[in-house]
Amino acid sequence: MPTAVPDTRTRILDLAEQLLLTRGFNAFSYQHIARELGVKPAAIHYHYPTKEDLGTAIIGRQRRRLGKWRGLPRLTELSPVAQLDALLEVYLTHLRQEQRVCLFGSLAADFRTLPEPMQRELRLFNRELTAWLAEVLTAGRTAGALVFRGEPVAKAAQVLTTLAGALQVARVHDEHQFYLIFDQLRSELLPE
Amino acid sequence: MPTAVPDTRTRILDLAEQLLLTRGFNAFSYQHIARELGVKPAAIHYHYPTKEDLGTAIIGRQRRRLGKWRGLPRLTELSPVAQLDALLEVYLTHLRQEQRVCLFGSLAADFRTLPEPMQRELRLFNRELTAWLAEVLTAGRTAGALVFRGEPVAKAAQVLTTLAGALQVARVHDEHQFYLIFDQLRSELLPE
DNA sequence: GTCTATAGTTTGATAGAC
DNA sequence: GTCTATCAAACTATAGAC
Repeated sequence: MPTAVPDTRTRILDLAEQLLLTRGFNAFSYQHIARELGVKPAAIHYHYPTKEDLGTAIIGRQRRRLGKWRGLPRLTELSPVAQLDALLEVYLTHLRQEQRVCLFGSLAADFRTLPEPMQRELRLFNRELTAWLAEVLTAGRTAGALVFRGEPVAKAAQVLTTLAGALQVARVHDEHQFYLIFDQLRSELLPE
Repeated sequence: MPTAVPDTRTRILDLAEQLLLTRGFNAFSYQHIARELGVKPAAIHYHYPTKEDLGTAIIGRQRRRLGKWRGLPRLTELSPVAQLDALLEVYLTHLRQEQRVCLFGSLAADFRTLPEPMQRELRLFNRELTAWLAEVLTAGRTAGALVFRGEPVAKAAQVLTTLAGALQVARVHDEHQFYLIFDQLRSELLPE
């Protein structure tokens, strides 16, 4: 593991991620990043040779983040409801940051135009996230703290899909529409 | 009302809509349409001067379709549950047509890069659809045929969001994932 | 090791041919 | 009225300067 990541590499990745989540993969270019960094577009290619490399790196980093996050004692020690709320907090944070959608919601519509490595990485990311949520839902239902019908995996997929969609709705309309869906979702999971 | 729409105009609109729903707005070009029609890209500009015009026309047509559909006696005479199923059938049709997402799900991620007329038209489309579904849900709950918590408008927004998201999930993973979410959603709306 | 000059495509759009 | 030749700008990417 490198002790000191070259700062420019990380700055590029941060900017690219921001652009991806606010504009979409096919609507940002190396020029956008270069201008912000005060550098020529070609300079970006030194750090990330192709846009495919850049896109794959963004998803890969989020996958690694998710992997670490899942394992944090500060998270795993929480009750299932609190773990669910920790997840919901992530989506609220996205909403507050210039109406970002989530990674999945940003890439799904353009999916068929994405390079294959990006497709593969996104599938893995979503699968891992769904699996984690399914575990939380299972534990929550067993403890009587969460209520829902059917299989935990199906419910997990539904919840994540709704959250991704809710961020998209917020972008098209406004925050209020997001909270409407968000509160509806949460209230249905908690016992009356 | 024109009795005979010039065929080329409609063919262009059909192709553009297909491309929009399968690739996304920023990932299709006049060249895609022109090649399919056996004509030069510039020819498209005669019928739709700018891409903004073309995009707005696609959404406008779907709005008009929705307006007519809502008013069809064959639909309005149905029970609320049957009306809901008629809506769900639309999403199933999208799924079967080369993994198309719905109009909203296609444009939401790219929303901030869209010309304003397209943004306005999409907001109207989504508002009208949500209002209609809210009415159906209200009638269904009154009749005891549908069950859900909270306000019908909130539930309507949640349902549409989930459906839009489910089509995106199908694209990233497969049909099975769509049906998982779809069945979960439907079963939660029907009395046990 | 890091960046710039530059190339080769593709884009959306205009002017003008038929 | 319909389409083509052509353009200017933006795109991703390579080769080479410092």
